[in-house]
Amino acid sequence: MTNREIARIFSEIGLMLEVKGENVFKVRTYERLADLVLSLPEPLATIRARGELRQLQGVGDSTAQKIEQLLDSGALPYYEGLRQEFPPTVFEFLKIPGVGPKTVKLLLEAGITTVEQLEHAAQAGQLRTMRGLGEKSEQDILRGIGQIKSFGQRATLGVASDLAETIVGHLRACAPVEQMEAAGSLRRAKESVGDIDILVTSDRPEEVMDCFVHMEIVSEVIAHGPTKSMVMTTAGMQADIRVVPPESFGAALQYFTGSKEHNIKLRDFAVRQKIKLNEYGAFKVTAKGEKRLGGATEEEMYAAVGLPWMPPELREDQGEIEAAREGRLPKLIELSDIRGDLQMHSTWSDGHHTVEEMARAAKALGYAYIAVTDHSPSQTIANGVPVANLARRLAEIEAARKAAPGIAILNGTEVDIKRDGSLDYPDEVLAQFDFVIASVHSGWKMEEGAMTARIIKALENPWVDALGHPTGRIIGQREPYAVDIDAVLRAAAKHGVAVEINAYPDRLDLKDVHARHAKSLGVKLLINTDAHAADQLPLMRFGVATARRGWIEKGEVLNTLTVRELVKRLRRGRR
DNA sequence: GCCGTTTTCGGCCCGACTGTTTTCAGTCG
Repeated sequence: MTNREIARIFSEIGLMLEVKGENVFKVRTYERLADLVLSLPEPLATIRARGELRQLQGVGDSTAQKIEQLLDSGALPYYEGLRQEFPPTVFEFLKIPGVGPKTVKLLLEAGITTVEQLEHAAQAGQLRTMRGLGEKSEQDILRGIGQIKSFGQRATLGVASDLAETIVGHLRACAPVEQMEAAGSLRRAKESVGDIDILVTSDRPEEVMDCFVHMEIVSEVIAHGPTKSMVMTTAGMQADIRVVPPESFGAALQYFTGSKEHNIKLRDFAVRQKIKLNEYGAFKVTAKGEKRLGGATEEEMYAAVGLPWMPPELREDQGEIEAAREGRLPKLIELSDIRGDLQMHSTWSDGHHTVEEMARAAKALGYAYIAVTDHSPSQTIANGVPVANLARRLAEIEAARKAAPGIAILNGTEVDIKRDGSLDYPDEVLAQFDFVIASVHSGWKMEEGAMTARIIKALENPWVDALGHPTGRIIGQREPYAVDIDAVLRAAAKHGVAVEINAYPDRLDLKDVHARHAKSLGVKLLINTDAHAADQLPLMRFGVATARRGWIEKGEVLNTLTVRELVKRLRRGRR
């Protein structure tokens, strides 16, 4: 059973217990357990085999036993017992905005068990007869159902980022804003973002609100108050804005950046010091009352509880508060540390721009080098380069080196890993490149053992310098292929192969927790855009953000090196 | 159900907003 399946079961247990009206802390235990399992870099079965299940923060005797049952039999009587008590649609009810566990309980008791029935009952005005629900609740529920039908999806980091930039640009142009920042999961650079949260300071909040709700991209105004407004955008994402006083900007930014789990742990840590943290500031609680400690900046908030400021990407309750206490927060990699991009495509395969155009665009970003990594021949759909064309391609690269001086252009390839683990160019051809990154582009549905063996075999080839987009996922569209990522990373460490964090925002592959696991195994990383056009080169920032979420430091990423150092550190450079 | 710089028992983050209410419950972030 996969971690994802186990996490879903615990999450559903939490939801069902909540509807039942169980102790909220028991509910939270299961919710947190589900989050924990999702964030693990390796299968629970592996952890269990090492006998370390109980050492996971939040796993006790009861839940450890349930995990073992699931791993052994794939079934959990406790879970199945709960499922008997509810119609299968209970989870769909809870997805409706404005509908929580209490309302679900009420609905079920009234015999409403499907979303269709709920919709009909609301339209017929039958809900208002129930105690606790009124006419407004009916409208809210109908709107919530409509919202789920039309949108309901989280956006990729790239889409959310563009939308936030549009909003911020618009506000700067039409409203008297002073400080302004997008908070929430976007600021933490999560791979998917549910809504946009903008925080602003201004001495004329009403004008900011007016400007916000009248943006062209607004499709519906959900709320329009003096200091807080909410809109639905034409992109299908909700955007919220709040104006806060300058002395509370840091407090609000910290608060609305989250994550929820980070804030819970931080406040718990504060309470132990008799300090209260909220979105207005940090306060020392004494017998005489409260004394304000700060709140204008995030630094003041963390300093109030004796901690250093920490980057938003770390705020996931993955050990960052403990690390901060002990003074061992990582010094995270920055975008400005990146000196080159080692995966991109030119017109020789499926890219839109020539080698020279890509080189000039990269140079404009301040890079010292690039590798142009066109596809290998079996990628016919992507116009992979046959061996016969490689000499002419090399000639063009050499011409580009002369035409675009000041940036090193490595002659690279993104070679296909075939189903049997062999590579799509023979070794003597691979030897002629300056840089080889190997990737899987076919046979997604292979069984896990075979896929793992396939990739590891490719890593054993002495001409492979790096592994590209290691799990093949496309966020929200294609699941990662079944692969034992831990075994792959160990093989990469053994053979000295670098592993890519693909920065393309629909991929972000390795993902954050896998990057962190790679770091723990001593694997060297590359952050590459996989650009198919010059204007995609700036997507690098999403790869860097993902690396930061994985606690990655500059020294662990090879494309922070100078070209001279890089060439020595690549696998072929060490031969 | 978990956990321990108060604790093996008694806690478990904090506040705003909304709607349905006569003082609060439910939901959300």
